[in-house]
Parts: sequence; C-alpha cells; structure tokens
Amino acid sequence: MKIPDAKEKVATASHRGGTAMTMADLATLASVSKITVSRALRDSSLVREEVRTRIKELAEAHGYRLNAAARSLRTRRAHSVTAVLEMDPASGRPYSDPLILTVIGGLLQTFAMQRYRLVLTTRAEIVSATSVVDADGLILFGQGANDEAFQQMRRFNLPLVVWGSARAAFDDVAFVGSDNREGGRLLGAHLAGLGRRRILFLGDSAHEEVADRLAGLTGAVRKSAAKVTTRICQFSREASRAVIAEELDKGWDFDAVAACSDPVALGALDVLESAGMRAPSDVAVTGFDDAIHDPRLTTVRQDWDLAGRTLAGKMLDLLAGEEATSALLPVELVVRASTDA
Amino acid sequence: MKIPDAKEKVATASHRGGTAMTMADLATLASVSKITVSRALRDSSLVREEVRTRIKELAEAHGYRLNAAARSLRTRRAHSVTAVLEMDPASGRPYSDPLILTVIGGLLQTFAMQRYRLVLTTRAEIVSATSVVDADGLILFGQGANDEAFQQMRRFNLPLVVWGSARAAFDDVAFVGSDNREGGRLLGAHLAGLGRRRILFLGDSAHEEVADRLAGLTGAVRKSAAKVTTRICQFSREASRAVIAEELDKGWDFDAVAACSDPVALGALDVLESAGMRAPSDVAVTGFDDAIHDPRLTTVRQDWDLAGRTLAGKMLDLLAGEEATSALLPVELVVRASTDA
DNA sequence: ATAACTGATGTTATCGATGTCATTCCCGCT
DNA sequence: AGCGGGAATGACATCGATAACATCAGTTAT
Repeated sequence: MKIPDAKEKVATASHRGGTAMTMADLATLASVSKITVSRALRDSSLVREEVRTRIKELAEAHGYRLNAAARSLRTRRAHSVTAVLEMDPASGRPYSDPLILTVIGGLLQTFAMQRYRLVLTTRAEIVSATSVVDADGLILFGQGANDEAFQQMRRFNLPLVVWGSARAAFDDVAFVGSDNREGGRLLGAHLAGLGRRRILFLGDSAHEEVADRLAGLTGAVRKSAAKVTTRICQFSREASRAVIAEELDKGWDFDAVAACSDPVALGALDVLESAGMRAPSDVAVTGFDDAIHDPRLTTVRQDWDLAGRTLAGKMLDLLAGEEATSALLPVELVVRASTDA
Repeated sequence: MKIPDAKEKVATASHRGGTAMTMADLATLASVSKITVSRALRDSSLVREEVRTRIKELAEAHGYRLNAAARSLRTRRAHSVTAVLEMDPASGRPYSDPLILTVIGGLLQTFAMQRYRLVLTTRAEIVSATSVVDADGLILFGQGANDEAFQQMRRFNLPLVVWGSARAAFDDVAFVGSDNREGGRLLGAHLAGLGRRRILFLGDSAHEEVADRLAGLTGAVRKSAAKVTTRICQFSREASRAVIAEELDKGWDFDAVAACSDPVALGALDVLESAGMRAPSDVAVTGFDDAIHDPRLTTVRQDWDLAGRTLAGKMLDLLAGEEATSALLPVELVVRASTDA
C-alpha cells in the first residue's frame, strides 16, 4: 500500500490554508485509496457497506464537498442546464417579463430536485465567440423563437428545448408552448357570442405566437357575422395607446378590441375610456396571458407553472437519451369586466 | 519540437466523434504549442500580435469553445455566482414570487455583461450534504433572511450577499434591501393625513421586513391621534381573507387596513367589499410592493430593477476583493383608489 | 488440486486548461 | 568574440475527480 502516514498528510492539508478538502485528504483520513472514497460517496456496491458509511460520515463531519469542475472535466457532464433569455437592451430586463421569469421558477423546482443546476444567460452573451458554455442542455426563450436565435443555439450541438410555437420547418426539435391558436379561438367565440361584429386585432403577427392567436380568432368568427381587422402593434402599453389614438382619429368603427397581450389591452382601455367610451357596452376588450390579473380584463390564461415543469421534463428526457416531442399546453378563457358588464 | 504531424493529429480529432475540439487540436492546426493557444485566446502580450490573430481566427472558424470545467479546475474560479432561493414546498414556487424573479432579471443582466454565469438553486438543494456547489459567490434570498438560512450559507465560506433587512448581529455581511421602515412611515403619514384613527396592520412581524414596515408605520402615526392594532397574517390572499372575516365577526371597528403586502391587501378588499363596505369611504386599504399594479390599490413601490443591479454590484465588489457595505434602497408611495376616492 | 470466478480494493492514466520554469533566438554592448 | 537581457515560445506538472484495468484474497466448480 502506498498510502502515506495519515498524520503527516492531514497536517499538509491544513497548511494549504483556504484550500478545501479533497478526496485524497478524505482517503488518508479513512486509510483507503481515493478511488474508494469516490465510489463510497457515489454509493457504489463495489465498496463494503461498512466502509461506505464510515467514509460518508467522515465526509459529513469534515464538511467535504465534491469539486464540480473536476467531476465535470472527467465525466464530461456539467450537471447543469442553461436557460437562454432574450434581454431587452433598453430596459435591461427579459422580454415577456415577468412571464418568462415565472416559468423559470418551475424549471428551478424540477431541476433542483433532479440535482441539476439551472444556469441563466442571455442570448447576446452565449453567442459571443468567447463565451464559455457549461451545460448539458439548452432551453431557449426567444422572442417567438425567431429563426436566428434558433439556429445559433443549434450550433452548440447540445440537447435543445424551445419555448414557443412549434415550427414545421424544425420538426426534429422539441417545442413547448401554450395553445395560442386555441386561445384565439376561445376569444373569437366569446366575442362573436356577445354579438360583436367589428373586431380590431392588435398585434404583430411577424411574431409566431401572435400569428397563431390571430389565426385562431379569425377561424372562430368565420361562421359568424363578425369581421376582423388587424393593426400591427408591439407588446407595450404605450404602443397600444398610440395605435388606438390613431384609429379614433380616423373615425372609430369597432365594437371589440382583441389585443395580443394584457398590457396592449390595458393601453387600449386607457385611450378608449379617456375618449368617453365604456367597456364592454361600447367596446369589448380582451387581452392575452393573464399575467396582470386585472379585474377589468377578460383574457386567456396560460399555465406558467405547467410550462416550466413541461420544459424541464422534456429536457430531462433528452438528457436521459430519449426522444422528446413537442407539447401544446392548454389555455383557459377568463371572462372579466371588460367584456362582461 | 514535439508537435506531431498536423494532418495526422487532426484526423485523430475528427475520429473522436462527438467530442469537441480542444486547445491541443487548435495548437496542431496552428503549428504552435497549446500554451500559446491558451495565451493567444486570453490576449496575452507574450504572444506575437500576428500569431495571436491567426489563432483567434482559427478558433472562430472551427467554432472552438473553451472547456469550462477544465479552466475552473485549473484556475479555481467558477466564473459563476449562485442565487439561492427559498421555495415553497407546497406550490413548488419561490416565495415572494414573482418579485424575487424580477430581481433575478436584474442580476442576470449585470452578471452576463461581466461574463459571469448566474446559477439558480434552492436552499433545500444547496444545503443537502451531497450537493455540488460551483460558484465564486452566493446571493441569498431568504424568507426575511432567517438566521438558519443565513448561517448555512456562511458555512460555504464564499463571498455572500443577502437580500433583506440588515441585521445588527451580522455586521460583517453585506445586506441589500428596500427601506421598509421608510415605506411604513410613508403609509402611516398618508393614512394619518387622511384622518384615519383606527388602523389595522396585517402581517407577521417575525418576518424581519414586516417588522420594519410596522415599526415605520407606528412611528409615523405616533404624533397623530391614530392607533395601530396588529393581527398576525401570512403572505397569502387567503390568509388575509380569513383574518378579516374573523375581525368582522368580532365587531369591526377599523377605518384603515395596512397590509404587509399587495396580495394581503387584496384579500382584505375581497372580504370587506363583500360585506358591503367601501374603500376608501368606509375603510382605507394599503398594500406593499406594487407587484400587482392593481388600479384599486394604494401601496409602496419597491424598485426591483435597482435591487437586482445593486445585489450584483455588491457581489462583483466582493469578487474583486473589495469590501461590500449594506445598502438601503429607496421606496415610493403610490396612491390609488383604495385610499383616494 | 487446480482452474475459474467473485468481491473488494488499489494503481495508473486521463479529462482540458494554465502556472511555473526552461529554452531559444536575436539584439546591442563592451 | 562573448556576454547580458528581453521577447517569444515551449515542456512539464498540476488542478480533483473518475474510467479502465490490475491485483489479490477467498470461494466454488470440475
């Protein structure tokens, strides 16, 4: 046996100052080789039960912690998953905030239980040539998962799960997203059922999810007497105010506004109400997301918790070497004051 | 020179299948040693400018990425910071969600710019004996940064920044938190200014932040004729409903409710309104956080963006070897319908 | 009795980067 | 010619863990 005198070795370790204890230190303490320590801590049946517990107790008593870098280097697994967010350079906050961040909570819970670390980064950071990626898989949150972001992530050659609407063109990748089309359908049916005839849709359908919402809406009102007109509008409350103000100027002739998101709907309410119109008697207004829980606003609720858990689940499947299919999450119509007096 | 024939070596590399390119591969491609590659990629002046750019171009062209584990192992720096969240085991979501998660957005932005990875984990996970910590520093988000969580984090012997109210007992640690006492004071002055005399405070002052809010409130109304009564109440809307219902049973005699958070305030509004009382004519109601942006609710706004940036800034100071002091962030009174008809 | 096997442990090489020290080359100076 | 010195490059050891293979009792099979 080549194990050196225990006392001498331990003294050396303590001389190292701030340096933390390693498996080698534990090995000398337990008078075994370090591979035995490694095996014991991993609960390998190759180590006698008795020895195993002794080593674990020693580790616990000395507050030993495995060195993540060393393990990752040797095993070629990072034991972590990176979520890539799109940040708004102006505000310095994630797009779709706080929705995406709520999903992150769901991811965190699932991954922590599975002993995977969850790493957050921005797209700008990860695509930079000198970025250092330390992950077994990537979860992409893009602005509607635009193609560029998508292709960039692909190049990392890691298991990939994307939040957004599935794209036919990329049928080899797992997409997870709310059923936006169904959400649009629910809203369309609701508005048509209220007898609305002239619906103004606010949103930019270059954004995949918005396009789906619009498609659902139009499909649902097709059988009715209602007509849908579209105006391009970005996601902010301010953008919405501007568009509605313009429409009022041009001579308003709508009895319903279907907005692509809650803030957009609130922007519409702001301007319409200050122009003396009332919801829902003069105009019915709907949003999308139910992120704000505004008592005034009829909207379609997405299940953010489920979103996080589903994304994490798909990733874990991929990491386990299984196939992962896309998932369409259910949505729910929430009727409130803006369409229901 | 021991550098083997380039062609042969490159062929070997490609035979490795999925294995990514390493510095050694780049070195053979560039006909230099791997240490030169290492230096070139780190912009060391020890490498001739010409050689440096050639190597960088090669790296870029072949999509080379530095191995995080190898670097961390050698340099003993993880290039990452771990945020530790307290999760509610029942809901599987972070306490104070979505507020904390909004702060995370601010952290992410700052750390990504500094090329630090942001890792998320839960307290339950990180304190488990077999957890693997891979971070240069810890940021703790606790339920009021309770002492136990606090002591646990300390044991990791890493730079530590805590979100919450500063504690005299731990004056060697950097705390970052909103000025809860000032928030309480603003609310107290506001309610007293409205002529309210019997204020019901809802909250559990075992929670440090709540205690501060209460202290500020009581201090502010001391000079006035108003009296503050406290009822212990947890953070949920449901808990609040129960407490208010009980108070109504016992014979209501308050003209103001100061809740420790927005959901608690909304719970109070729910019950009071369904009992036929009106805000603010019968009861003025206030919240705290402005997380919900409810048009009905007077509240104190915290600056979550600033919170994230400040926390990240303090951590970067510590990582740079500097001292970090605690910070008290400004708050703002937002008057809305529940106190202002 | 000997080969084959099983269970528990140890030795060595390795993962990919970088700190430390050694080497080489070229220049200018005496 | 020879020596000192700086600039550029390389060899080697190392970080802490684990995979792959080796060893060595003690047991069972033939």
